[in-house]
Amino acid sequence: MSKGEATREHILRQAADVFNRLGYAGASVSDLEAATGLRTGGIYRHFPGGKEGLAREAFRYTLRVFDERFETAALTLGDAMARLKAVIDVYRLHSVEPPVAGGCPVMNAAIEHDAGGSPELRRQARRAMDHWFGLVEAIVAEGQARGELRKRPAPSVVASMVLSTMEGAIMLAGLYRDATHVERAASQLAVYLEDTLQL
Amino acid sequence: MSKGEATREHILRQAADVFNRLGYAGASVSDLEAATGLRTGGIYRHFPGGKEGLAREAFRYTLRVFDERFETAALTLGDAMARLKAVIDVYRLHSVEPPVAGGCPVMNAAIEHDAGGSPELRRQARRAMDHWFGLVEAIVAEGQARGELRKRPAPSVVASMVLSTMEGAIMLAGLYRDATHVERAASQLAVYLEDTLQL
Amino acid sequence: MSKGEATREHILRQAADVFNRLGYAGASVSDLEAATGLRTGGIYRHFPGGKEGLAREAFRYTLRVFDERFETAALTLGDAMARLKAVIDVYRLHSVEPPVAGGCPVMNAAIEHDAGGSPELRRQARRAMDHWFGLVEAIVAEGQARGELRKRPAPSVVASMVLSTMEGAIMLAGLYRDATHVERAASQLAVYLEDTLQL
Amino acid sequence: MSKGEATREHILRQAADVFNRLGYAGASVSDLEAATGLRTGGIYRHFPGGKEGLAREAFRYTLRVFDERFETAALTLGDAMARLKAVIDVYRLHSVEPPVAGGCPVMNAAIEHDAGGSPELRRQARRAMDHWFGLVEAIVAEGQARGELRKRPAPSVVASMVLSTMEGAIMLAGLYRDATHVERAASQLAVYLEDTLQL
DNA sequence: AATGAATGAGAGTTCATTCAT
DNA sequence: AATGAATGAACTCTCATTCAT
Repeated sequence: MSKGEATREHILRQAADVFNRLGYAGASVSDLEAATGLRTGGIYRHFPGGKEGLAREAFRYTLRVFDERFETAALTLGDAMARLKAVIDVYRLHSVEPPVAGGCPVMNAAIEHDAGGSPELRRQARRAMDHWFGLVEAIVAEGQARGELRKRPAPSVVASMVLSTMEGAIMLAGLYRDATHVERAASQLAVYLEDTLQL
Repeated sequence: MSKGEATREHILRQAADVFNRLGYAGASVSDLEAATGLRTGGIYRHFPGGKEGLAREAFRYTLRVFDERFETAALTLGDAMARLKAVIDVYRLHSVEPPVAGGCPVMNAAIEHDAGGSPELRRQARRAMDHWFGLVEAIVAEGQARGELRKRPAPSVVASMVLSTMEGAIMLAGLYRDATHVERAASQLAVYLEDTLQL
Repeated sequence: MSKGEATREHILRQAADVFNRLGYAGASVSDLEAATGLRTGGIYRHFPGGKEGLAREAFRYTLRVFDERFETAALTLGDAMARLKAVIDVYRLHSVEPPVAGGCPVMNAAIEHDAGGSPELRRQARRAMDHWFGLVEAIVAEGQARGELRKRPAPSVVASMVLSTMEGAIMLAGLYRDATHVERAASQLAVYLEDTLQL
Repeated sequence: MSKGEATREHILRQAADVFNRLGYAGASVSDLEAATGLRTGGIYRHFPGGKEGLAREAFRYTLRVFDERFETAALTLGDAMARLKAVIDVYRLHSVEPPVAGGCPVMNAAIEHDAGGSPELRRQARRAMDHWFGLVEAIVAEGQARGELRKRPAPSVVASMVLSTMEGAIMLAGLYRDATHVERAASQLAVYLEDTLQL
């Protein structure tokens, strides 16, 4: 990796952190300067798209980390129920060992770019959530197809429930700076899944 | 109501909307000018505390509306289960007839003021969530005391579950601009409550 | 005096004080509101010329008070030397019992309206100083004509010296909030006058 | 000197002039833009302390120039009387060749920051005057110790007299835009010093 | 006679961005 | 490859003034 590439990577990593903590609008270019140890000129050389372009790439970078965790969970050995619980555990893990500080990037983007903000980042957030949604749906559908789970409710319904609950729990944990909410939601969500989907 | 009071009320209402849609930092004073039809001077006359002061009052105003809906639900006639479902219905109603556009103000504040932002607004958001949390806990505790509900899980655990799920659902609905997620979460949450708490 | 006239007088008196303390630019209309107990509308009714017009009249008002003290001194019984000392005493009195707080209005105006500021106020300040200058010159000229004082130096030279010294002393007293400087200057100026003009 | 240092120096010089002419409150940032040929951003880059910080440095800069003149005078060859006259000459020179336009910076600050204004600038002004005062006192004290001057009056009294007279004269010269007043005050002050202190 | 309501201009400041070096 | 210098637009806020009541 050349020096330039290394610097680019460095900027990206720091920016991912800064943007997820402070938000796209909340993070100033001088925050990025402070975090990277570079001056604006240096940053712009590697990211000609400016703050917006860097934010896009940094967001993608952040999502990649989250995606990996989700995918690993979705590919866990075991039956569908075990894999659903592994997905829940991704959120539990997030609340104690977040790969990037500042909460769930998708939720952050969903909130920040709801009305104002960058449509592109909104789109990216949606795509990421689509992906996670698809993973959960697939686990349920597969479980149902294999006869491991009851046929009802529909996979999409379960996915909505799982992601809603855990995303909301992450938010509450952030608001109160107290991971207990995630633990409670995780345990009750497991109860729900067992009561509802277990044969 | 004097003209001044009417104007103040008008500003407050518009500001509540603008701040909830664009966020505290995202909303500029000129957004407020556009929304109110007043010039800065006119706004500052009624809110000498400036943007920060206005945001505080607007936030309080918004929360009042939400609080009323929650309290009405919590005081619904019927047993504990009926009242829990009424609370869920507050979220369902919100997703189709939001009293203020821009999603749940508490979640918005929780996200925006997580790292940066105004500590005061963060505090207000926490207080509001405390209140809602307390309402749900009280319904469960009362239901358990009256023998309408099973003794387990603890009221606080149920409250975490209910609020996490519905808050998360509101976020998803906002992200996808699709209230379906709220409907799904609401229905599954009802299933959960019945399976878990119904005697 | 009608109510209107009384109010006008009241505004003028308060404004004279406020302007002399805070300066023309430094005094805001809300300072005037606070001092007068009136709202802008009330002030503008009596002074359609606005802040500038009011400042002009207030300045004139202030100068009238100072003029009276100087004129009384200049008309003191006794010979020329006694009357010169009476003029000096006007400054000494000013430093302990200022008729208007905030230092010498002419010096204030001279400083504030040197480059920026109102040309009109500058003109008024000059006129006032002309007047005081004339009074001192007249005393000296008369004393010389009557044979009470030496023929040299010329009256205008003495006037420059007297006014320079005492104005400067007032400034130093203000800077240090210590009237000692006025006392010292007054005593040494008296020494100068006796050494120079006494036959 | 790097380009940045040169620009900083340039800003400082222009700001010293602008502030001394228009006063701290009277000078707007756009006056500084006009004087420096830079836009606000450029100015703030070199003076992060903003208007206040720049004013402080500019004031210090101005005072340095004045201090140098005074110190040179105080160190003039010759006896005490010659050195006192050299101090007076500083004022005479100022009235015809001011190093910074707009009159004596200390007097300006004393007037402007008497009631409102910046306490820090007031403090700086006092310190500068302390310095000048000390110089005059020292000359007199030394002259008296060496037997070049009469023992009376006390050095501090002479210093008050000298500085009062010359500061006042500068003010009158500014008010009338006529240096004659300074010449007159200077000549009469010399007369006073000779009559009073010469053995 | 005086207030309450509102405006428009301008204040000081920050920030994303560009470009010469 | 990166910095230092500078810009222009936008920001929040204050102030003198006007006018309907």
